[in-house]
Amino acid sequence: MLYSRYFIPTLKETPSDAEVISHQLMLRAGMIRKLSAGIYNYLPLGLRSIRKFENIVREEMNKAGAIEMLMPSVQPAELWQESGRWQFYGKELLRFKDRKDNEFCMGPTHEEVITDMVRREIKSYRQMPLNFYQIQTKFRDEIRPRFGLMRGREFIMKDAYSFDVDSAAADLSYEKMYNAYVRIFERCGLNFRAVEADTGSIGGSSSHEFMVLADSGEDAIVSCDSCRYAANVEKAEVRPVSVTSNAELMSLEKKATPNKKAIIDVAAFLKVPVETTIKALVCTNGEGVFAMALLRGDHDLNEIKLKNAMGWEEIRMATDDEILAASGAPVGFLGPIGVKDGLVIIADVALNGMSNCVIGANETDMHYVGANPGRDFMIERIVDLRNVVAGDACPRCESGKMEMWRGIEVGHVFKLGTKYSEKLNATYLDADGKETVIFMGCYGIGIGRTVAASIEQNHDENGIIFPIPLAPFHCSVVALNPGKETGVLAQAEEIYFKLEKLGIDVLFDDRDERPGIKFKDNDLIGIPLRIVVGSKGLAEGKVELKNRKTGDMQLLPIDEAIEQVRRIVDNALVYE
RNA sequence: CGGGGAGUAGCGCAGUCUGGGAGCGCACCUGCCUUGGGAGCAGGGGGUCGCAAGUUCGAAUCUUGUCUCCCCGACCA
Repeated sequence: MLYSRYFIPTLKETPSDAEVISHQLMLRAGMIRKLSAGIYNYLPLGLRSIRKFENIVREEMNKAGAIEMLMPSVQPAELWQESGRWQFYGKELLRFKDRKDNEFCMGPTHEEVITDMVRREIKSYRQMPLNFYQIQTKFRDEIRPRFGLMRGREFIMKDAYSFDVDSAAADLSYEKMYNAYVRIFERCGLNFRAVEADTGSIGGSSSHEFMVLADSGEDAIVSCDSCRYAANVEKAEVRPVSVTSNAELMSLEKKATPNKKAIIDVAAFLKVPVETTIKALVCTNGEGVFAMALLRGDHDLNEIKLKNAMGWEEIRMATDDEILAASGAPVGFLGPIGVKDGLVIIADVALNGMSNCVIGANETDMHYVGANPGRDFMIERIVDLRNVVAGDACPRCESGKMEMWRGIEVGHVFKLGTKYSEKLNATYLDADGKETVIFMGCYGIGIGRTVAASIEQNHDENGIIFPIPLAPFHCSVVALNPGKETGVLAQAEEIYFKLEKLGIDVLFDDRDERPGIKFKDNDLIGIPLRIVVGSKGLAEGKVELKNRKTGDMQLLPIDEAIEQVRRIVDNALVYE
């Protein structure tokens, strides 16, 4: 590719609305431009990287036995009504009507469409297992799009859907996809973790997220430092502790705690460790059902665990007014003792073995001390409700401690079971001629997000440092002063042709610009290898080869430089 | 959705409080000069100041409305 005939509008200054490094660099490198909130143009350079990644995904999906197809991005409401998600998906689902007033949506995901296709076409157990995938543009009307391609509203996604005769077969399909995902992200040279995850609005029985580790990640994940357990904190289990306290039970006593609402302030005011306090949080499913969650004062409620424990579809913190109505007590002084009937009391496992606690007295400016679960108040259920924190004991092995990371979710695999196939009546006849519901799985990869995540992990003060598999070009050839030094231009062009002939993606910087501009641009856009052709080196028959990542620079005879580039690129692209 | 902030040239911004000339840096165009890390000099083009209404002799500036964008907020009891 001739730089002078290509289109790479680089920016010297960082646009003010770009927060994270990948967003800033993708704008500055001329890879993307914003069209509207969360909606981007993919400029030629950005598209090249995206295509590189897509092809890696394609290769691995095909290798794993998945079959590529393409579904429409506009979907009829009927299918969503049939699955029930027309109601549940909420405002993220962009809905609209056609000229005949029929309702449609922009597809945020394609379980309904693929299941509809499969139920029409698949009749026999002989036709399975099947796994269809597509690489396609999705639309989710996010509350707050941000960070460029990391959380856009319109985005490119690879989604795959597996169909199997039973649960065991579906598990196999799931495992194949899981392994394919590991290969995909390893091939890109990403530092990632596969973690257990909540299934969210997609539903299903179990799932893993593939998380690229980065401080800018929107998810918190934990992993064990001695075994393989790793999970999103939304999902991460707490190791149950059974402490039997021998402490003598104090008597229950009410104490004034004027204006001390936050549990930390209460503990400080009463001069007790915060670990001996219990806080009460009221949540609702938004449909008039309220639950009071009891947690140790220094622990954080995990809303998803509470939601799942209650069997709710939605969850949110109750408002102050709702709390007063449901519990009869003011916010800041809530407690289970003497609370209104009809409120479910559900406690975190940490309350097991706690005694002589401080807890809200359901009265303005009052807390109890010496409160004891079982004696002073009843708990209907004790479940795991809190967030794991760094240093917690591993729930799976004896010696491990949990470590915390921030991660960018680039892939997610789900076991769906029969959730969609039942709703949409996707069945087949088994060997006995009996009608049976199909078992499904679904598997997503954020294409643009992965490229962005790769930039989060690979950059320096001069710009992007693309790993070779994702680089828009493997190598650049920079001709110094081509306007004047025609011998340089001719020689550089020859190198460019030779490299292209070897199958290397080359960007030939033939622009009549000052060297500084060319070096800065080449660094910014992150081309992994650079050959500089200048008159000085050429006098000795040599050119300079520089490695963007390591900074290594060497003067080499022309053919040797070409050979080195070929070898480095080939080595980076093989994966077994 | 709540709170905060911002819309002035392609990008980054000043000017708005205190109404009267639309500006600065980068980018862009022309010429000279320069050529191994975003040079220099000279000249030049480009903006209905987000949109609408109002106040005023006069509005980027004041008032009202509206649209868009950005940031913060889901552990606070």
